[in-house]
Amino acid sequence: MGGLIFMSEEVRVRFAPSPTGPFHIGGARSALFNWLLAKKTGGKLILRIEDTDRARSTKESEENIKEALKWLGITWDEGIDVGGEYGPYRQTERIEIYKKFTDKLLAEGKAYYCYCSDEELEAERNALMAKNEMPIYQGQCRQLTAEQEAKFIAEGRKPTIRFRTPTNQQIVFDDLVRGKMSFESNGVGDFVIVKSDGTPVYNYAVVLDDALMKISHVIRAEEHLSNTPRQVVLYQALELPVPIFGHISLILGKDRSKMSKRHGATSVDQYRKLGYLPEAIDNFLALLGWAPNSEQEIFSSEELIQEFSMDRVAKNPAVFDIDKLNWINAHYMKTASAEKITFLAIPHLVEAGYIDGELTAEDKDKLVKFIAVIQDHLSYVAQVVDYADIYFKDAVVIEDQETKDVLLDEEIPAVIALFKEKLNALEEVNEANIKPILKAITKELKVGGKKVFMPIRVAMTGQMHGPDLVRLIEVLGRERVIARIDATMSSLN
RNA sequence: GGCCCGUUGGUCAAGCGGUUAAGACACCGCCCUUUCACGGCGGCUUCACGAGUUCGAAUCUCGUACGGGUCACCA
Repeated sequence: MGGLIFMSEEVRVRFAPSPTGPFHIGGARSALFNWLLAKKTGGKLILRIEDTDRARSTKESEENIKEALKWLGITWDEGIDVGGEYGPYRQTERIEIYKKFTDKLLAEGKAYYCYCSDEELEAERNALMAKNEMPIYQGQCRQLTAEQEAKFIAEGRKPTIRFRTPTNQQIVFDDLVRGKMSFESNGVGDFVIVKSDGTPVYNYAVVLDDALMKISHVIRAEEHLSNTPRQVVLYQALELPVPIFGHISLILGKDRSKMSKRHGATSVDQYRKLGYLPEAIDNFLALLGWAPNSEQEIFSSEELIQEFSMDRVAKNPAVFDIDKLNWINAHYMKTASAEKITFLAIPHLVEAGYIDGELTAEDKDKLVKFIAVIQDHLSYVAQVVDYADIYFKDAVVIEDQETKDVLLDEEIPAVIALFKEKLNALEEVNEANIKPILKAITKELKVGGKKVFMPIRVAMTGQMHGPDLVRLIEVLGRERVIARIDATMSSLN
């Protein structure tokens, strides 16, 4: 019942971030759900910037949001940059529009000037809280006489404009994910709709914008649920159609509180920098608070659009599980081309000092081959540095005594000698040729595979574990392999 | 504190009055393998609690507890 989306009318959804800081992963999920709903229904996604907090809004943040959305493949049909017939799409550019409606509200007596100062309001709030009462505005400025008003103005007070909230009313609305919602208007109080500097407050601007932009469905995070009654009374006072709401639950950190910096990486940018792939982030975010009608876990964007539906969106909040993200990302890492992973890995290798930015075409080709060997071991690209020594560091350092012991067996010198001999005899060093010689060594020397593979691995890399040995030998090439082995073996004496 | 939302294993979750309560991640074990990883197989662990409605409740109702959101001239 709550999940009905009327297909007869065009679905117009929006994502309306405020550009006040790094683009949060929760914002990305809201954007994704809106985008999925738009795509699913053949509707439109509008990107609007809510920058009425002039002190905290920055251009950089806006750019960051746009870039992150593009990276995630979330495209918008109307809004900043692309335009549309309901613009402008940045709230600070719409001040004149809001003003018209404010004047009307004022003229109709549905709103009034309030001259109370911050200090007075805070004192009032504290007093009410102390008495365990609802900290709502008590309405001192509700019925000001002309004389009182003149006095305040003479004092130099800059008024805000408050909405005259109807008393003793039930404010009801339907929520796509939560069903019927009902609030007491007395719990809302007269709230500010225009700041003393003339800028509208969020709850007011959002109503006007959503109505004027003909938004049909407002899908947003649950933190806005308690704001919705305020918005509903405004729609009613303004005689504007109320959209359908859908409040999706929050993303929580490990300790079950709203995800914040102390829970680790929270911005889309941080995940991007660590080398998570956008398709993995989309896939993971979609599964946080939404479940498909199947057992499928891996979804392309197209499949997500196909399967998405608001009535499978969960009411309860979800804990952000980095392990699951890693698993999903690892899946996409495996299916990505080695070229792509290499491209993403280079900045990390540069930062860790393994390479400088300028690679010759030949070096790059070799690096791609190495990445192909370790690609399956990575959950995200930044982990490439954990494997970089194996490839870049010819001066082998033996990890620990246990590892060193591998080389101390009496058969080892013979194994190593024979390996070098056979490797040198090879016309071409490649996977297909290396395999047989290792096998031949076990036969000729009558030793187990472990006695062959392990010492070679340790002499080559200093480690007992690592990626496929045969492919590693091919990637490193004959000279480097032999040089490394010689150096390691002679260091033993 | 008022108002509002939520509660199925460690985590994501399916479930819509009758199921042996799916599946995935994580963890553990086994297999595969030169190692690690991948992959395959198996295991672990769940309906917050208490009443009620009903022949029958994870599913419906109420209460309690716990968690969260919100009450700004922030969004």
